[in-house]
Amino acid sequence: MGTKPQGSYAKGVERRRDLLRIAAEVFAAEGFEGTTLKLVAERAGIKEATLFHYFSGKQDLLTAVLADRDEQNSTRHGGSPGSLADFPGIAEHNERHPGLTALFAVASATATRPDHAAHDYFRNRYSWLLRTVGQDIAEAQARGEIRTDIAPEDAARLIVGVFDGIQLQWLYDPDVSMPSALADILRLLAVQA
Amino acid sequence: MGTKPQGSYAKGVERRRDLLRIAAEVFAAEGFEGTTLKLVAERAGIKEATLFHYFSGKQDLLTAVLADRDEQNSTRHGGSPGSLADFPGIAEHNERHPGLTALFAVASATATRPDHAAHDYFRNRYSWLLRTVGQDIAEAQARGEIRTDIAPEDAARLIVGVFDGIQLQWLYDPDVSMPSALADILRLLAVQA
DNA sequence: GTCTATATTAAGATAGAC
DNA sequence: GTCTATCTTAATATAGAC
Repeated sequence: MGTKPQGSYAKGVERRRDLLRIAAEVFAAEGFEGTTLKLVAERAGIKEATLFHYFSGKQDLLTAVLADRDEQNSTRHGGSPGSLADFPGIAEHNERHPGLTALFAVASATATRPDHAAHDYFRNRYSWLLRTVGQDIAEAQARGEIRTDIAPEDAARLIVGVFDGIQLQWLYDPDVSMPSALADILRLLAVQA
Repeated sequence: MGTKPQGSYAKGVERRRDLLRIAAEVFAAEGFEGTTLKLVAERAGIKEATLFHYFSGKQDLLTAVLADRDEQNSTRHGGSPGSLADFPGIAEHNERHPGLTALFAVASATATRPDHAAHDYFRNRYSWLLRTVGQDIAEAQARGEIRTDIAPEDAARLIVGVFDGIQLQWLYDPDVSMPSALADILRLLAVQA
């Protein structure tokens, strides 16, 4: 299962990067279901069969695109992603990329089925994200900045939940401000003056 | 567009009800993409073409199933659904129906595309839900039960966001308690003793 | 009982996945 | 190129109104 073993020739590495970028654009514009591998191959100037050399199928390509974007988002911010302080910035970034944001939203919901290619990816992602945010919360509690009448892991679930839930509302109504909603939940969690 | 005009013969009305129930079961078990209309028709003991007499297509069938379940959820509770007090009960109910919950989660994300058959359905649903919850919040604020340092409509967005976001986390990890998370966000919103 | 609306089906066109 | 799923067309059977 998963991405095929990576060749080491420079041309192959570059082509793979190209394919990830192009696939991300096409998925973002047409949606996952609306995309055909033929179209991705055409845009990349290769045959469909060549695509199958790099990715074992459509779902595998999707998973690779998601992981790649995640990694880019991480390195764009200092290097400690998922840190609580980065959330508003990530939300702002997402507002500027509606296609990719929708892709993530759809993928994270469809991949809840255990047989989906990206299932493990998202499960690990949530596990790591909740742990990281939970640690941030615990530290902020120790500093007396965040209320202690809620467990750190429960607060982390709320914050991540608001992030995903508001994103959905924003996709239906772009007037919604995702950074504001994140600021709201953080304010509710803050120790009262 | 949308569901075909409803016939008036008793047989047709009953068959349509049957189809909605069976389609809900199959969608919940196999997922929307994993379901074939042939299978739904077989389970109902009719030919595929007959299905098209009642629903104009697969997406239309999905929309009808979602709306029908929504209506049933509404009538199951006294009659004022979407009321804040019903949320924990609805969350508990959803925990007992993972397949349908996943169906809703996937559909609400995929229908963010304006050309999706269920787009208007979900947009209206969120609009109505946020308005209803917002009114509940405003009333609770007037009674001095909920903090007034957040606007009612913003608080409503947070609550609905937590509902959807936690649902996603629960689909990846059934140990998550959706009612607890709802209780947590309501506690953060409550006026401190 | 006849007539119209509705329900059902057979056969096949189209399109997308692999 | 082959196969499978969605959807059309057009013709037949049945339900219910008068």
